[in-house]
Amino acid sequence: MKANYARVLIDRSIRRELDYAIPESFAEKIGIGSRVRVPFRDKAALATVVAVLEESGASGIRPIEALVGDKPALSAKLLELARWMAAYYCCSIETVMRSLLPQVIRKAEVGWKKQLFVRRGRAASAEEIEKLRKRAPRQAELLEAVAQLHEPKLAADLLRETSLDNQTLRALEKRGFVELREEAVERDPHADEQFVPTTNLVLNSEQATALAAIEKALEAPAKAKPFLLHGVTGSGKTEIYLQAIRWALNNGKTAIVLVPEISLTPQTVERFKARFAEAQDMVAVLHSHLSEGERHDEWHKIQSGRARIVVGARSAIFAPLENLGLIVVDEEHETSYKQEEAPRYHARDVAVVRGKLEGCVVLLGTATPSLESYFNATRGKYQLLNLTQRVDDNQMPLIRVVDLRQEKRKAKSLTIIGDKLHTAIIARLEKREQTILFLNRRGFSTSLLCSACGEARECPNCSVALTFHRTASRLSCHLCGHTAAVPKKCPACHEDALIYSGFGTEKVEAHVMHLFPKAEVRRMDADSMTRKDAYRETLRAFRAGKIDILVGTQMIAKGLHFPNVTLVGIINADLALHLPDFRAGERTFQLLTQVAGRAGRGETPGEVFVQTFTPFSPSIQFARHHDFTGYFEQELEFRERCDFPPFRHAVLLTVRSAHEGRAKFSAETIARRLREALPAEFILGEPTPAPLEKLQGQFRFHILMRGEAIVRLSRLVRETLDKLPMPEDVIASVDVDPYQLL
DNA sequence: AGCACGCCGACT
DNA sequence: GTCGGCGTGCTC
Repeated sequence: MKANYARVLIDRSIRRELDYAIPESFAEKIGIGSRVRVPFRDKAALATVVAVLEESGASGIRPIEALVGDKPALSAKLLELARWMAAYYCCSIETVMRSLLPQVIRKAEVGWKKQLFVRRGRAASAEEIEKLRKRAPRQAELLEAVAQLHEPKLAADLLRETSLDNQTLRALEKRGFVELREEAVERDPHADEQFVPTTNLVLNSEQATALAAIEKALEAPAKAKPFLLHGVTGSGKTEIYLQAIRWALNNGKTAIVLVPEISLTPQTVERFKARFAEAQDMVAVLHSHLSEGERHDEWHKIQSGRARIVVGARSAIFAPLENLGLIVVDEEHETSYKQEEAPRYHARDVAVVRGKLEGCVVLLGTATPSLESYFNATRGKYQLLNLTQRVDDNQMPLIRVVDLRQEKRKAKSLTIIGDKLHTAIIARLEKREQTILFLNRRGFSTSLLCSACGEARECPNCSVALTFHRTASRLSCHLCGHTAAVPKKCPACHEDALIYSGFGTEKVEAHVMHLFPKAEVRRMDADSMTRKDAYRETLRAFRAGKIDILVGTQMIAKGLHFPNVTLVGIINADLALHLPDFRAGERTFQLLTQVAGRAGRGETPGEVFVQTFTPFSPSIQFARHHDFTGYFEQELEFRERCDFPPFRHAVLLTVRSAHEGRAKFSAETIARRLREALPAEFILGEPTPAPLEKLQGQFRFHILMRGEAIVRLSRLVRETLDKLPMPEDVIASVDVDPYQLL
């Protein structure tokens, strides 16, 4: 076949593929996945080649202007994955491409050798420096680093070394203190740090059995099912990943490791880099905190074949590795694998599909499998591997449930730390062991009520109460970020009768400091961790034993490994349980198990206190006995009875508008059309106001659909929406396999 | 996504 | 008679 024409996908969303003529000059180099510049209307546009043709039926064909990069940016398999995603997740392929090719790669026209360099700008006067120190300390810090430069330096390196961000740099540029310039660069291979190589750890028998099964699959990946590695907290899953990756590498294959964004800490990365330290560029890292330059570098390191292992968050599943042998999804139950904007994909599910397309082994690991994965394992779609023992024979923590109803009767006021937890903390302080207190809610008081008229201070943009933050001394909305001053009198009835109710981490911290004045208490949540290195710094202090009690939110629930933590207190286990969401129970179970898993990772066994008003709820009781199977069985029964996932897929259609009436009307119209379009095998719900009816100033209505043949349902929904144009101020979005039903 | 084409109300 | 409203349709 002669490569005369290329069918391309323009980066803009034009919902059509167009044909262009391939000029002789680069006919040899063009192929599926190549990036090209094409004339589009009166301008040039960037596009991706999706097919090479001998003939084209189109009229008015124009030639491709230029080839961007000398190697296709994407393999045929990744393109196939993109097509599957568009069909499954009910979105255009262009939308998928936006996630598949990083922004830097899409816009980079030619020069992947061009890098941003920093050099000194005009000298800052002493006055200016003083002013900067006061008003913009981060800029001052960066300026100090820049002042020491004698020659231009790579911006990405400078920012990495100072742990500062691009914004800060740009601000300095605006003030003229630094000059930024794109320059061609020869990468310095010694710029990266050196890692001390580590070797395989000895596996216990369960680990060895699991690894043997994985290695067997790696030998014959074509017929291997994805693995679900269910290992209790502290059972040594990461070591299995490392050894499986080593196997893949030794056999000329490559590997992707997905981790939740939150656990993509330097420690995690270091563990992989150290194990595979034999070559400088062996491990590439992709996550959202990379600067554009860094992301660009890492991506090309992968595309050029230098990097053979990719460790990254969600979008790393699209890493352009060739000869893929293994995909690991760590903490597969994590909700952060689900992208909450289009394309609304779930990286774990995309991983399974990519594994199938590439013919490679997929390994899903977790201490608390998602119901979907567990279900797939019981149905034989995944192969289950169990690790029931902690490494070094560490004991699972002892979980005690504290009935807050009784505590409340004893003490007249609201209980934050019950008697039993109080006693346990004292014991830890005496033994110089550490305590983690977990509460899934930021702020000081959760609402500011008027005792005269009963009004709570609500967010003007969202249908939630504002939270009082004492440090900032303001009310704030956790959904849209709106903040307001604290009123002295009730704005509704003008009575001086405002009372604070409910509590968050800020109040827990204050309360604990009051109870244990001699203890070193630190809080770790989104409010106290605004500085970029605060997180790392706090963890370092905690590890060094400089903190006795760590109070925190979700942030401290994930993957932290501190041997000296022997007590975990869950201040209120009910918070996640009563959300109007069918996954509330599952989330609670996972959260309790994960948080409890932070205790007793050293030689001393851990103890966990779970404070709750509903001590007999299944999520709490099963978590207490570390009874995963029991929990899954009863939860599955509930899901089956209600036709919920994993028995049926859910598709959530959200219609939103700043205008309540128009949102409602559009939702009703869409629902009517869907009723006509969907066959009886699909369950179609009524349009209802979303549980969070108003969010960021928009009124939202939901239509929930359920069914098994998701690709068919997606297509029908897409067709229905396409035939029904929305008014400009109304937006309809579709979420397949949604995680957030709020 | 943009941008042009085209068909109906308030101005010179 | 003209300017301009934004509904509809096309882009190789």
